[in-house]
Amino acid sequence: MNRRERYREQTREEVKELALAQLAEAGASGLSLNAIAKQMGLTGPALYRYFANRDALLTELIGDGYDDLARALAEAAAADGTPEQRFRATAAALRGWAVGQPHRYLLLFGTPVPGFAAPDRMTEAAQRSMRVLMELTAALDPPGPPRTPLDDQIAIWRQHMGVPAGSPAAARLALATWTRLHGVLSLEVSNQFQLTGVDPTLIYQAEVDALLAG
Amino acid sequence: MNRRERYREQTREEVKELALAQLAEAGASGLSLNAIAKQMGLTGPALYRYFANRDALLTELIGDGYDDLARALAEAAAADGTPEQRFRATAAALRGWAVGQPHRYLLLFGTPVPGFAAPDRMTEAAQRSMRVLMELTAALDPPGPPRTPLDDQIAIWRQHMGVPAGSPAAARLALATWTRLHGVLSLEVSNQFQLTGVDPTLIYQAEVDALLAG
DNA sequence: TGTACATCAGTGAACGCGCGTTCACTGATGTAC
DNA sequence: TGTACATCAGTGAACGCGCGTTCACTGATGTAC
Repeated sequence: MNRRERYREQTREEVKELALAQLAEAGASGLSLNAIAKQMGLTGPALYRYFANRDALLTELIGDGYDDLARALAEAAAADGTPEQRFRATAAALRGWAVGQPHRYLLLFGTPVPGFAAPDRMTEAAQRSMRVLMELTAALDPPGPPRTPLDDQIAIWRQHMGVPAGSPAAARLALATWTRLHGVLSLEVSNQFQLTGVDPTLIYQAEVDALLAG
Repeated sequence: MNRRERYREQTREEVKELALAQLAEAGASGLSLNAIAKQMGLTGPALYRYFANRDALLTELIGDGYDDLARALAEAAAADGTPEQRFRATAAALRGWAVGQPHRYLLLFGTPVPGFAAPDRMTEAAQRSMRVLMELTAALDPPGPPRTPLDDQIAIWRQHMGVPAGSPAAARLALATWTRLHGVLSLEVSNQFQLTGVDPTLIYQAEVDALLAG
């Protein structure tokens, strides 16, 4: 690894950091290569040595986001403890990730950036998080109500993702976990609870409890 | 009402319609007065007769959205039937509204428009929808588990909103209804289910059932 | 260790674009007598 | 019903802005002998 190559990596990282900061302030539409360059003490065209164009930078930010989230979830899920404890820890990790960097969560799961189709690499990265949830709920082994049409579809999807074990009930629970926790987080991160005076932590906790209670 | 005044109203409506169409295509950041004017066969500055500026137009779109959604929910909730039937009808109305005009749903509940604080008129309009849910769950009169800290906060909020009746359990159910259904809708409207092959209708239905099952 | 050449980082000028918004002005619509 | 004046809609020119992106060029860093 050259000095040049190290420098190059460092610069790319700095660009991404500033890009995320910009995202936090002005949303995905406020992402400006020129503005980032100015903040770094460079001129605009210089950044084209590091990213092909604005879209490439945005794509990389999103990809990094999925990777980082999946990593955080997998880490929490892999900790010691009963399945329930690991489930709770993973739910907490999800909230921590989302609330700690709301703009990033919104970049992945908020309003889609117009004219921006996710390439395969991303859908793969997104599924990695889902797989963590599926393995967790399989470990919980929830009681199984009768099979529904929804279960059939979920089963196909699960097979497609290559998740090994787990009952239909477990898969259903994983899906509910995702949609319910996202429901709370999405509203929290968009400040929709602010004027209600209700603490999002408690709402989130209540949903986690409800999921485990079946 | 003059011919002039009628014309004025018509023009304002046409501007708003085109603005919504533009929102659907390019997101909130793609809203351009000049582009709208061009589509109407006018020059840019002409629109300043109808809206003070771009922000004023956006504000009005959001306000209209809250109004329209609250109207749709209230209408469904006011239909004949048992409380459960009315609850189901209202949930269906919510989904119909969201899925029928995703950009509008995202405008209200998606990534917040940066630098855009909701004025009082809007928070009031937003609460109207929540009040409909609260009255519905009060009618359902769900069984009440022991009181939690969350219930205390919800109670304060409910009082603040001026919702008359309902147990803590009912209020809790209303909140869960909102966050869970939003969770599914938010993901559906952002096309996050697309590559799973799972039908969002069934997921939504399962959540409605779960809410009613307590 | 030194020299010759290739590679890469960054600059500055330039292009074309669309945006929001203001302003003085023309022509049409409404109102008062 | 007709005339005089006020109000309003829309135009076209203009301002300043920041954006993404290209291109030819300079100077520094690396590589091969």
